[in-house]
Amino acid sequence: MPKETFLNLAEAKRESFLEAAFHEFARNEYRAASVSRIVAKLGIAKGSVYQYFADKKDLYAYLLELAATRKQAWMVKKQGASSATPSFFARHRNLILASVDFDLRNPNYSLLMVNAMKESPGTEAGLVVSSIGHLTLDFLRALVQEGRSTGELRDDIDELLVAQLVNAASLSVGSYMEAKYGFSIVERLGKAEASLPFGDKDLEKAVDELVELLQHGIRKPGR
Amino acid sequence: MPKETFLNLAEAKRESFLEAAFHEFARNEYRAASVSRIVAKLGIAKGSVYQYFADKKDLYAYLLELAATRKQAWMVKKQGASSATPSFFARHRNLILASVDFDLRNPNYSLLMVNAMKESPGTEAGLVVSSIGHLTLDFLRALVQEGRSTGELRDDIDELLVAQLVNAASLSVGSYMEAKYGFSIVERLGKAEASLPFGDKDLEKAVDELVELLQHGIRKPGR
Amino acid sequence: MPKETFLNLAEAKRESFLEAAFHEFARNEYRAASVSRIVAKLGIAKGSVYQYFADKKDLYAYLLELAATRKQAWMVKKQGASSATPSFFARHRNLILASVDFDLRNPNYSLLMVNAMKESPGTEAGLVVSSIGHLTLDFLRALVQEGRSTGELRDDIDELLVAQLVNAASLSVGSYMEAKYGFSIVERLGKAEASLPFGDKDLEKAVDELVELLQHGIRKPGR
Amino acid sequence: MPKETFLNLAEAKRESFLEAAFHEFARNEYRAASVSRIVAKLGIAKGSVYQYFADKKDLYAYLLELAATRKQAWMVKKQGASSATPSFFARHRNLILASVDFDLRNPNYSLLMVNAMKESPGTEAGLVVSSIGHLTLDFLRALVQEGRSTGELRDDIDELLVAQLVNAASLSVGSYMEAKYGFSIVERLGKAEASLPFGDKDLEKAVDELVELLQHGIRKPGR
DNA sequence: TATGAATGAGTCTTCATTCAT
DNA sequence: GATGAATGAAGACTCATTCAT
Repeated sequence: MPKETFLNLAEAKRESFLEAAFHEFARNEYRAASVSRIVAKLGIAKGSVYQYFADKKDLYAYLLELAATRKQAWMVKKQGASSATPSFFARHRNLILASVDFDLRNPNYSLLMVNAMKESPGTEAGLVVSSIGHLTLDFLRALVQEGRSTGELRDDIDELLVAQLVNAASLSVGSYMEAKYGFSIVERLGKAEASLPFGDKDLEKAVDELVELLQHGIRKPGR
Repeated sequence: MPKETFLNLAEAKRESFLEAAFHEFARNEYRAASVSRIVAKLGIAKGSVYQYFADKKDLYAYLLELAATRKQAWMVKKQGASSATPSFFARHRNLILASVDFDLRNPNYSLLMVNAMKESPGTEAGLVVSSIGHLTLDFLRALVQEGRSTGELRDDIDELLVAQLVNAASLSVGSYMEAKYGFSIVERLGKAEASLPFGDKDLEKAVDELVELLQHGIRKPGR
Repeated sequence: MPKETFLNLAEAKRESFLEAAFHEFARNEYRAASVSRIVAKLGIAKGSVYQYFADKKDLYAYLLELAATRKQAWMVKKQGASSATPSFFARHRNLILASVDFDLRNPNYSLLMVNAMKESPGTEAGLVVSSIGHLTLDFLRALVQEGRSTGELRDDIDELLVAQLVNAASLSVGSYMEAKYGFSIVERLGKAEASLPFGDKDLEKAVDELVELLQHGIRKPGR
Repeated sequence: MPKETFLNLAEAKRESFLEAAFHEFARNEYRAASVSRIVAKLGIAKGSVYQYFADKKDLYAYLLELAATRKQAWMVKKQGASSATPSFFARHRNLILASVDFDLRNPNYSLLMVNAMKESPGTEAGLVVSSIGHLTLDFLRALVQEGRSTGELRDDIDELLVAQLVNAASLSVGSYMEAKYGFSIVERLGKAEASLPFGDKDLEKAVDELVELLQHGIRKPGR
């Protein structure tokens, strides 16, 4: 929903604007985020923002949409890599992996969305977010339905509940890695591209274990 | 940390003050919450707030503490009801049940804490919160350790990951009920004591199913 | 101008109140001085102040009057000591000495008055002060007149100007001692009765030199 | 230290802003001076002040600097007029004259500085001022040193004390003129450019007499 | 198209003063 | 005579938004 003015901007300028905006909204929730700080950082006039976007909310909505779009693109690309349609669990594993990977690599985007989720529904910002909110869940729900129809997933439990659990599980990987390797995504924001304190293999292992837990449960077998 | 002045207040007045304050901080995160709105709603002088509390942060901290304390008291009471120390899963079920039950019955408290968890670390409000943050997870971790030592839980997966999953699962019940019964906890805030669109039995059923999923996994058995 | 209530107070209570009040007004000019801080320090109710005095201004005026009275009493006592009526210069020397001595020994009082002198005329506080303002000058003027009539002082220069100079000279001794001995009266306030970094003899010497300068001028003789 | 915004302002607007600000800070010491009053008088928005200056302190510091700079420029100009380097006393006379003249003609500036000197050290405003504080005295001290080395000034008295006396003497001219001609600098502030109740000659005469007193003392000669 | 000064509602906070108990 | 909760005006400051240039 940016104005034409913004889309006509030279790409370099447009991108540097977006970068500064993401920076601001990733670190501060909607109310606390400051348009003034964005323009100060960029050294442009305050009025410009309002020639690019209708208002703060409009800018915020665009950033959210952009983050979502870019993440989706990344997911599709990663998914495409895993050619044939494997089992539900294999696909789910890859989904989680791709998602967490993206978030860890793009803290500006993921923190923006985390902040977004927090926006109290009903507030200006919350309204913008709520639509995006159910997208993921709907997608997972469809995936679960498919898993059921192929007989991979148990069908004695409400499918919605399964989807919620699967969703919650995915979201917990990030905090798990933070806790396990003792770092903070938020704090990494300030630093210039500090590398993650673990390798790809470590992340894969965590995801595999999580999928294993989801598959077979946390109860010790044989009891 | 309220001042004497507040504690000396007539109970009715004190409670109505707290109610208004909870109302405000449940709907708005720290920065967005407005002291002015609280006093306007109560019809008292702005100065009064500062005779009760040192400042906005002080008030916020007190509300957090109060919500935590009251929830804890509720949990203890519910736990006490389930006499002997049963299996890990039974205890976990009861925990989730009590917790979700409290949150649904006291949206003011639970939303305050949800908002609190969101406070960006490093901000004024975030500092107040951070201490409370890891309490739940630490508690669950201890519970998981115990479950392992009694042989109920599998011990081939990182205990921290198990705790994270268990935690994430608990948190998902609320949204599950919202989605399933098509209502919104936040929106119920405004209304005077609207009853929940489901009975105790429904909630218990959901929790039981969730625990079942956690125990045995989502995979269809016999495959 | 305190109310009866204050005068009826037990002496100990009355004095401790005054001490706290002096403390506050010596360190802060009228506007910045805080009634709240006084009562907080004393641990009494805020309302009490308004049963002792009509308002802040009334309290302030009383403190000023008290400080002036007490200084005057001290001056009289010191003057009385120097029995017979000596020369103008001897008397002037003793006046300065007694005055500076009092100020250095009673920073609470003298700083109150210094603060008072600063109050912009026309303001609430300024009005209270202005009357006191001319007292000293009038006194000096009379002294100068006497010195002239006895033939001690030159009478070719406007008597008012002489009085002004004499007054200005007296006032400069304090800052001179501060600069020379590298200390600050204001800062001494906080410390518990720290002794002055110079002896009585040093102060007398300074005053003697000043009087000598006033008498014979700063020009090198014989030129 | 004003922001660009202020410097870019149309001169008329900038000057009227400064006038209002000087007006306010000349009549009220830092704490009592009110930004709100300034904008009310100017009929501009409160926010504007904060687009011109970082905060109240910043504005205050700028006013101080401006007053000091303008006075200094005036002094230099006046000093330049008195060609060759004459005797200490001639130079001192001219200094006093220029200084008092400036102060009487620019009460807004001089009262601001008088107010500034009063700021309690240690307070926000005091810190801003303290640096400027000793400048005059240091300057006079150097002057005195020079007078001694040329043999004009007596060297049997502490040079610092002489400087203090000289300083105190200069400062007393203003009040002398006020008392003698029965007017009040402060009260002239309100009125539009009211002329002084005495001529240049009168002022010169007063200064000359003062210098004479300083030179030869107040004692009647031949006794 | 870009600018950036102007706006003014809104923020938290302080404080002297009042008055019912 | 003492209390201390209530008051509300006033303070400095922030910020998204507008609009003339």
